[in-house]
Amino acid sequence: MRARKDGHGSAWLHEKFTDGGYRLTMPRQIILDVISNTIDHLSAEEIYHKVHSSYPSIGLTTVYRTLELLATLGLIHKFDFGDKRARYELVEEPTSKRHHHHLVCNGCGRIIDYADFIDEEIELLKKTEKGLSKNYNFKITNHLIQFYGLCDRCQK
Amino acid sequence: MRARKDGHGSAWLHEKFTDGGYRLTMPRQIILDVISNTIDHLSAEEIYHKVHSSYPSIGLTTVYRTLELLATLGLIHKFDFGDKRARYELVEEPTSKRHHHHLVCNGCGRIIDYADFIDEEIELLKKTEKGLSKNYNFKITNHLIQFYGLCDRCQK
DNA sequence: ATATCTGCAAAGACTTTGCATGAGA
DNA sequence: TCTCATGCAAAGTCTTTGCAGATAT
Repeated sequence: MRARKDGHGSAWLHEKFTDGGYRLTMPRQIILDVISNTIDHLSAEEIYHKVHSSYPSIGLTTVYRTLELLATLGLIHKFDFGDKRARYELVEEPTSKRHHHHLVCNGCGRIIDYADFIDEEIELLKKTEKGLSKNYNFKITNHLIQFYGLCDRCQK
Repeated sequence: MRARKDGHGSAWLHEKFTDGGYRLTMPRQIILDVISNTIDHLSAEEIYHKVHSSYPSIGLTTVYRTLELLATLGLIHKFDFGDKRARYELVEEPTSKRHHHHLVCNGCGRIIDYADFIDEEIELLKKTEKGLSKNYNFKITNHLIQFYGLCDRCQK
């Protein structure tokens, strides 16, 4: 297993699991590791294939169950980009990844992370969230912002 | 069939279809009518049930096929609110509905349309779209903004 | 007349569940 | 040991497709 790119030790990770009564098993470590070490937004099946090539004993069911758990623990985010399957990415860490949103290409399905203009965006978002919470008595826990269109390659 | 709430005549609608080589059939009119006359964001099955109660001869397959067509024609929008099924709403018209985004309740699945702060939001959006188009050579055609959380009822 | 549309049944794609076995604390 | 985790196969849910009959222009 390769080292994770973020700044946490494995003790921290272990606690994350045990605190909830869960176990940090080998399959779970490996699956989390695959997600940690890719830039792409992998689907369950893609994760399964990557995992399976090195550890053929790990099944697709375990991948699905682990992804659900990791999302519950707040370690990964689950996204829907309109291609009929869920896709996952590591939750941003101060030390690794910056808060970002996504550009989704309707041509090839490519997903581009962007953090441009993110400061203004966050400021407006904060303001909007506060206003909406008040106007609708709605407790906002998170948001989703995506732009759809055609990437450079698909415009031709 | 009840009258549509927007400001278009049926001639306009008829053209919308025939221009693309499609026919404005009775099932299609009825399905569009159901979507036009509800505030909710209905799923295919919900639309089917509403349609089916008055017109039992119309099947679920036709509903799915019609929804796809209506989306292609730009008459409706297809959304994913995270509850595993597509949901649809009439495209906003100057005369009927204002541009808006959605608040999604993780408790009961309720969806609230909001247009608060929408002017500032649109301004930033426009700016962001322009910047992203330039920085990534990405042609943006539309965007998705949703807030998730708990509605007033579900906070208890 | 002829191309489009429709309903039914069947298939498809992704995800979840039941159950017996296996592994971690 | 005893609970939690895993793999396999089967089931579930939403959506799409094949095909023969029906409909619109």
